[in-house]
Formats: sequence, C-alpha cells, structure tokens
Amino acid sequence: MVCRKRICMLYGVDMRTITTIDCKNCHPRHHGIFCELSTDELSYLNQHKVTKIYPKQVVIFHEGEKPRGLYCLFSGLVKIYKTSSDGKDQIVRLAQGGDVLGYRSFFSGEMYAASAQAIEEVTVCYIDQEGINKLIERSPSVLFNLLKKVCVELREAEEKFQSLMGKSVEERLAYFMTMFVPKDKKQEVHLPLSREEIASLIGARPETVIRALSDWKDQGII
Amino acid sequence: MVCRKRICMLYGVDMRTITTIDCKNCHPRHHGIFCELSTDELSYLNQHKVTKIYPKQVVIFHEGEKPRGLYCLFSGLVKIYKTSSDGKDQIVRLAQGGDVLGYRSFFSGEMYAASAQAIEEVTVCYIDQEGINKLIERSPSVLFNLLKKVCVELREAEEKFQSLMGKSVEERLAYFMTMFVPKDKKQEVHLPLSREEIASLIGARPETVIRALSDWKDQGII
DNA sequence: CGACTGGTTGAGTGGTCTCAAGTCCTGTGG
DNA sequence: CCACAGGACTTGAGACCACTCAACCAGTCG
Repeated sequence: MVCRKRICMLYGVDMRTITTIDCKNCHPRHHGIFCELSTDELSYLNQHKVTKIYPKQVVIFHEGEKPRGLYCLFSGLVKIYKTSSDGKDQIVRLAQGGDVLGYRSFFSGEMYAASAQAIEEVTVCYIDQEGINKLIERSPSVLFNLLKKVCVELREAEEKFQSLMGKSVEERLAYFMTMFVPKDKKQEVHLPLSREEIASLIGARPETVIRALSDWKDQGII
Repeated sequence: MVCRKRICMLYGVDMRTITTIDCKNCHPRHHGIFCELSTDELSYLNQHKVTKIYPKQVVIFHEGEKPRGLYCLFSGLVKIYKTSSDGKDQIVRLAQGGDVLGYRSFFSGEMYAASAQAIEEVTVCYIDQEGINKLIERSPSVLFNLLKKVCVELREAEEKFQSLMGKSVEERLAYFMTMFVPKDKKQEVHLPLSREEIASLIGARPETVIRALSDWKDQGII
C-alpha cells in the first residue's frame, strides 16, 4: 500500500481502479497457476480482487520487499529484473497476460527476489494475502492444484536451463523469439524492448544480439 | 514394482530391504522437501516407507515411466539424466543425501522427465502414492509446506539459471565444484564421475573441462 | 601382444566479447 | 525551420575463449 502510494506520488500518475474484468471471462488465466479453479472459486476470486492499471515504466514491486498478495497479469508486458550491487539491472524474465507475479516469494515466505516493472501499460488483478488464505480455506484442493502447477513450472525451468546451457547466443536468441512469436511465422511483431534489454535477458552483449538479428534480416528470416 | 523386479533380474543383484533407518534420526532429510514435518508426521512416514539399497549403476527409474511414489535419498550419489533421440545421455543434475527424487513428476501428474541412476551404492527410502496421500489427509499443512519448499526450489533454479547463463565453462565448473565441496577447502574429494559426465553436467566438452582442471592444478588450487 | 576405453595435450577454427567509431532518430532550443 | 545534443542502434577490428579434430598416453581385458 505504502509502496503503491509512493509510486503514484513519484510518477504523478492516476492509479486507476477499474472493475470491468471478470475472472470467469479472463482468457489469459488459462495458462497461469490459477488455470484449474472451479466456477465457485473463480467467483470468490472475482469478488476479492482489485483490478489496477499501471502505466508504462512504473515499478509494480521492488526486490527485497515483503510480498503482500498476488498480481495476476491480465494484459501488457512486465519485466522481472534484479539489480546487482554495482547498480546494473539484469532482466530475469518477462511476464505476459495470464502470468501470476510474485507467487514464488508469496508462498515461500521470502522477500521478493526481483523487481517487476511495467514495460507497456499493464492491467493487473491484485489479490491480498487474506483473500488467498480464505480461498484456500474454502477449497483446500486449490493448494494441491497450485503445488501441481508449481511442479510443472519447476520442470519447465529445468528443461529451459538444460536446453540453453552452453548454447550459442544465436540459439538463445531464437529461443527467446519463439517465446514471443508463438503464432504465425509471417506475423509482424513489435517488441517493446531495447537491444540492450534483449541482451540482458539472454545473457549476451547488445552488439552480439544486433549482429544475429542483422544476419537473420539478410537471410530474409525476419 | 514391475520395474524393480526387472532391474533385479537384469542385474542379478539382491535388492535388499532394510529397516534400520529412522526418519526421526535421518539427518540428510533437513535440506529436502520434507524438512518441516512434525514428529507425528515423521513417525507416520517412518511406518509407511520402505528402505532399499540400490547397487552402483542400477537405474532407479526411467524417463517416461509413471511415478508411483517418492524416493527419499539417504546416502549415495544419483545422476538424473535425459536420453536424447540419438541415444546420447545428457546429465541434468546430481542428487545427494536428503534430496527427494521424482517429486516434480509425482505431484504434477506427468511422466518422469528424466531417468535416475545410482552412481555409487545408494540407500533410499520409498513412499508409495497411498502413503503420501494418507499423510496429506492426516495433516493438510504438509501440502502447504511442500508448496513452500517447491517455490523455494523454483527460485533457486531460476537464480542458478540466471547466474550461469552466458558464463564461461570455467565459471560453471567452479559452481559445480562448490556444490560438491561445501566443506573445508583443504578437503580431498573423490568424485565418482568421469570427465565426460562432468562435461555433460555443465554443458561443455570433456577436453575443456580437463584443461580447466589442469590449469587449477598448475596454480595449486586443487 | 592388440584392441579398447578414458584421460590428456596440441593446433586450428569459429564464435563472442571488448573497445571504438560511425549512423540514425528524437527532442530541444535558437 | 534548422542546428545541435543525446541516446539507441549499428558496424568494424582485435583478442580471447571454447569447440573440433587429431594424436598420444595409461590402464584393462581378451
């Protein structure tokens, strides 16, 4: 709360609260950790969530803060990043519609291990700790489904690690691109990321990223 | 069951069942996913587990099989590996005393994503699906503790990914070594792994691993 | 002894980083 | 409107790292 107020003051933005999103019709939810909720559980969630819009550039939560609830991303792009001791940011991953932010730290009881910043304007539903606890009390099966989903994410994380470890920058870049262009290959995609941000994300230098992209352009792939 | 019988037949080994390990005194358990069990829960686990000894080289479970229970590693070293379509093995990670094998697949309801093979003689406690289910029924808080622990593991997996992505082979090798020598630096460690296995584990070529190790030997670090 | 396997070393090649310079775009002030 | 500054983007040259391929060594097994 304090944090959000501070952000509003800092950026002088209107942190609008809207109520138009219905969890039942929330299409992006289906690939997040809340994909297996019953209609009853969904309507509970719907009543206890708050929908917020964060403008571009606004930080949703900071590394080191204590999690107070879950952020369920409806639309927009969020970058999750860590700030090293020398002040440089390293992007850990991106989150899109359907992703739930901060659930690792929320459930593990740790402080946030990274910060989250809106890259585009972001619409996000917030559920506080009390809401989650009551949801779990009402239907304990939610807990098992969460465990199931987190185990799947853990497998995916390890597979990603395994498949990218020791691979070339070009391969890592290709992997990253396919994460963001899973549709038609002919589709034109506007990436709201700088070369430097892409480089940070795949653990490379901006120059190398550019060279790979130029090569692909020359070969007509892009 | 079928699998274990087949292994016994294949390797002509005696798959001894011993009952000397008491979960209450199981020291390695404290850094695994069962670190937060109450004494009551532990004694339940103790009554429903089966302790087995797998000799060197024996495969504990195979990639693609359906998980039927959890393997709680007491002592010995296990390699977790995937076999690619061209028949080559890639080592995903190693498991030591205290690690629980196969819990991701067990809870996510998926087939095993990798195989597990004993590198040294291994002592492992097996708890079947029914045992786990009843444990969770008796004390639902177990489920929450499991979720908590898996979330911590997920964070650790992402941090490992982030810190090693794009790093040099030498750095990855150093990371791997510290995982196995967290004690005194003067300690002599016998690694029951071939150079090729180490290379597979850190995503490099055996020659490169050897060169790094030779360098360290020349510099007196090792 | 010869075949085989795992460990080790060397030479050559290609990929990635570093550093540096040049280009394009955009906002700003005259 | 233009000149300019600043930033992101792009390109180039050199150094270094890791991979590939190849040879050699040590031990084991038949």
